[in-house]
Amino acid sequence: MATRPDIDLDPRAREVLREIVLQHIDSGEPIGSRTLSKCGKFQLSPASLRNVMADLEELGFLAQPHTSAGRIPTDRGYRFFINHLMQSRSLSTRERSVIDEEVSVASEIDEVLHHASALLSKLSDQVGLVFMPTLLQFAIRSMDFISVADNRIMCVIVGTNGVVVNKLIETRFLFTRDELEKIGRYISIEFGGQTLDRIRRRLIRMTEEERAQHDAMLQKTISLGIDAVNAPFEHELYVEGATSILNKPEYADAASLRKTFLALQEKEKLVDLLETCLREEGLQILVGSESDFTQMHNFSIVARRYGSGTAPLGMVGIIGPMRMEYARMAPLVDYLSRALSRKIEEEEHHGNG
Amino acid sequence: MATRPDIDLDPRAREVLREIVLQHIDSGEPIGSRTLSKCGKFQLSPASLRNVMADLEELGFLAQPHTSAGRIPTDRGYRFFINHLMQSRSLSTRERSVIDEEVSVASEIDEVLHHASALLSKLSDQVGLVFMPTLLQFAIRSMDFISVADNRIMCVIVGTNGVVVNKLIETRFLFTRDELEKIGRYISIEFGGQTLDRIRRRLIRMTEEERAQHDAMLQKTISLGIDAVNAPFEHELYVEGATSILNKPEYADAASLRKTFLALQEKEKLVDLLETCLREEGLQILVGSESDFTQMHNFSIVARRYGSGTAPLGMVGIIGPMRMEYARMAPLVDYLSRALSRKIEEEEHHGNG
DNA sequence: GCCTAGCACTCTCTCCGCTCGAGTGCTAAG
DNA sequence: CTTAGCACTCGAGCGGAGAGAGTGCTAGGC
Repeated sequence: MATRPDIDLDPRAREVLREIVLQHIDSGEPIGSRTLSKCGKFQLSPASLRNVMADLEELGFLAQPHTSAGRIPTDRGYRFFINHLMQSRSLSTRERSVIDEEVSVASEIDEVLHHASALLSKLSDQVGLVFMPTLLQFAIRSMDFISVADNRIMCVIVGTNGVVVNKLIETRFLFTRDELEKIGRYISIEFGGQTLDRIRRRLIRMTEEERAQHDAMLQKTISLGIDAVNAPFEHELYVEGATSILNKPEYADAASLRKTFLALQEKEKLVDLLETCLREEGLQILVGSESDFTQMHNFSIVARRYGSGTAPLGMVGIIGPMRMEYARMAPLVDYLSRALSRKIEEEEHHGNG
Repeated sequence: MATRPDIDLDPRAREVLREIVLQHIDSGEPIGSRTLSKCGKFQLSPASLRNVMADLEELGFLAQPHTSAGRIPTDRGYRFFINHLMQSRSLSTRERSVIDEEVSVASEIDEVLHHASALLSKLSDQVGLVFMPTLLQFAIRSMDFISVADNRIMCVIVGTNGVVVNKLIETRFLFTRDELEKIGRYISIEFGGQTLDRIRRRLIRMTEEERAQHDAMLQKTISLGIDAVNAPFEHELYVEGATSILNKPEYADAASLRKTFLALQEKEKLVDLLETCLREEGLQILVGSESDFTQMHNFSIVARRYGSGTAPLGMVGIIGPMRMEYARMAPLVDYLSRALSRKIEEEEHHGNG
């Protein structure tokens, strides 16, 4: 039955399903045959629509909360809607310009990403997500070291894509300001343009070379470099606009509000999920049952990868109740992720040129 | 009446008030005369207690939600309790050690502060606050400049107290790596140990000196220095553990949950409030009506300044419903703020020595 | 053969009135 | 000054009645 669930749905049933999904997304209420009949799109009586609806229910696209209620779409119903029935609404010029401005105005990529989740939340009225995974595969432009205290050094890594990462390192040796400056210069020149992962491997290999055994300064350089690259890069996940769920009727009661807020706290699970999504290229929509996380809380996620063509940097998207305006969310997330990617690519050329 | 509300309260009434506050903090329910009589601390019948309670109500320390309910403390009741009746419970050794460890383990002050709000939230089961105001009066140890893109420079300021601040500057001039290094060195040596505020004034004065007019390098240095000091220092306010309010019975219904979450979003108002508090020295407790913000939402705030003796750095504290265990919160906040201050002072000596 | 009117049925939601319990204030007696 | 007793008030909880929405089924019309 699940092998080809799409083809064997006649045009009328498709229209009915679409209308039910649209109306339910709009109102949040179960949709009954009478309501549907009166909407004007069908020249059918409630009784006929009931037959169609019964069929759709049997196929698993609709469900009834209780006997005498209307129908609401199931996860599968939403999925079919997204795949075959949805007509993405294009963004308003206002939305476009808000995004363009926000992205172009900010000077630093970090800053853009920081604001992106809040921006997305505001535009979508859902919870905005921005995920930046560990950056071991990102190419650096420079690496500098600044003494913070005797045995503590702050390492500032600037990526070719304009991303700036700060890491604090505890060191065994003491370094003078001069030494730190020299080491930074050496590493930036020697390893500029290479990925952190590669740099680490090269540094480790260097420890074995004879030259390094006898050159004290080189030894310190390698040691500091390895410390810098090894210091943990944290996953960063911004979850912004959690308060937007306060307005959603599906979370109207205190118990589900509670559950939902707690769920959004579980960042590790979200990180796992987004990390998997990172492998896929286009816009991704996860509906309810399609992942453990979304299933648990009747969430859906609309997300897309961003970053330069060569290397994806992370994910942006939104998370909200299954009943959301996919037709609006999809182009929104899509547009923002493309804007971010463009910004990052510009940065790369700019930084390298 | 409000001129000397404290003295004219006989010992018995004080005991009754204390007991009511304690029991109400514990249960969250209004306390009736019968309950009070049965608790064992008074050899009085409910009827007698009712008389005392009626007096306390007349004085504004107690209130009744409705005619046939018990009494709950008013803001004034809590205030009297805090000033005169409360016996601060000392921290458990476990709590002490958790705080000590968390503070001593972290290497960077920023990191400690970051975690402090979460730690406080965990230990108190309230919402943790950490506030760091703009740092114009903080003394620097060094200032370094790193090129991020052609006209964008990242400035890393290390304070004598170990605080590290990064600021991104857009510049008019282009700088080579060498120049940036020289400028950083010059500023660090010339201005190390001075406050940012002072540095700014000195830099501005220097622009007028004749020497600066003719020395191109000095001109660039001053320009970059001024940009660095002028770039906005943002107030930082961490609000952590908002989910803890999900468990509080006073926010059991969806409407007040909603209101409360939205209130905690209004960071500007909180910043204003904490900034005022920053002037006062010891532990501060704000109950309900005592500030616009706390009044609005039946919040109370327990907070204390932290920082080295010479200059306060910011505020730490908790925010929660008026009905909170003040006797436990007070020493908790007090201890943490002292631990933070100690850490910061150590850092200062370390950094300077 | 598909569509539709009609009907009986089911289920939820809301309102209403009832009772019960807790707590109060007042009064009068110890 | 304390306490027992009493009448009163108010809110929470329970259950039944009724309205409303929606369904499935069946029989008749095009």
